[in-house]
Amino acid sequence: MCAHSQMRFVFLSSICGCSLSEPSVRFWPVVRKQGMTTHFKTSKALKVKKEVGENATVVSDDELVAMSVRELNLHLRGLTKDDVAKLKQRRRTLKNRGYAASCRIKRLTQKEELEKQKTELQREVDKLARENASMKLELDALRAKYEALQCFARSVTRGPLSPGKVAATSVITIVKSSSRGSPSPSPFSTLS
Amino acid sequence: MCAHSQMRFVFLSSICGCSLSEPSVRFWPVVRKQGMTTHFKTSKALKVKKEVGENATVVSDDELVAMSVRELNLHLRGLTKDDVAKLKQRRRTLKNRGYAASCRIKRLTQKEELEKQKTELQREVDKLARENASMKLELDALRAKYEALQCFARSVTRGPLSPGKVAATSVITIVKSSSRGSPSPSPFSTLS
DNA sequence: CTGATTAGTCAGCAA
DNA sequence: TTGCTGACTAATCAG
Repeated sequence: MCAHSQMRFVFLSSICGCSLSEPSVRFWPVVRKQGMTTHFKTSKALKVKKEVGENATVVSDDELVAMSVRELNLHLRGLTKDDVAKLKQRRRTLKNRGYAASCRIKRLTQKEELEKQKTELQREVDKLARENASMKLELDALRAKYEALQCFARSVTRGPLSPGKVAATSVITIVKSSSRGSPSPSPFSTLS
Repeated sequence: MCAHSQMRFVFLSSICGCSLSEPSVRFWPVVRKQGMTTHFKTSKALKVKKEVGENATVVSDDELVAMSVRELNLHLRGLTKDDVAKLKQRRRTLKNRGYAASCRIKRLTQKEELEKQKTELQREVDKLARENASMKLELDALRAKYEALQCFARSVTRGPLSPGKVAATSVITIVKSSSRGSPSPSPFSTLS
């Protein structure tokens, strides 16, 4: 939407205004080769009525592109078939200039969009990777605790049994708890 | 790298070969307006020696762009200052044509590159998210098992202990694991 | 016809 | 001088 609303300098080239008014000072500081009688951006520009019926109106580029087809036809009154064609061509060319501009802007926008999405994804990857790592640590820690507790449970449970050769791990647990809140689950659940 | 190595049709425009030989049939099927006496891609093209010393050589576009400056100078023997300038300009223009093409290719390539990286990152995000989810499940399961075991251990342990009125539940586990790995760095950890 | 897109041309910058 | 890129034109295509 919108686009090609760039302010441009306005040149009134031929009296008839049918020849293309020199791309001249385009976007910004770009200056073309030919010297030119600088009329600066007269946004609401001058119209010059011709004396009788040969040429009619001089229209600025900005006006010309903005003009509807019906408006354009009004300005076509009493022009040579040739001039009509030329004016229409000028209009088309000016329009094209705008299309080209929006095309470039679009291209740029899409590229920036892609880059934004990329960094966004990268951020997400980092976040997930961090979560992942910390969870991995948590998991390992919990596993260790679980194993320790399991050993303890075993040693307590089989109390009378095998006094001999409990190898490595010993666990001392001091429980200081009340009764409440205890879900009192099945005293034994899947061990190992 | 490389770039502008597109096969192009070759036209021999003026005898002098100084005027630009009509962008004409460019890349592929793009045909311009003017009818033309089609000389097809004569990759190694014809040279035409001029009779005396006015014009010298006709060079194809492909040759002209490929030519080194020194080679070019050879072809400049006995040409008008004006023709020399024109020929050089033609060369420059042809070069520019190539530059423009590589510029476009580069733009396209970079865009594709960005898109590739994007899908790559997306893939990674998905993978990490999956890992994350499964680890979360594992963690929850382990936690449940751990708590169950803990309850069990408590019930076994506190047999003789006071069933009285201690408010909160606290468990202190002291693990003294010998030997390897020591997965539990903190000798004691507080549980809920 | 309108709008978008492509290849070619040119200006101007940078190396 | 060479290579690159922005802006512009003309051609062409889709709607």
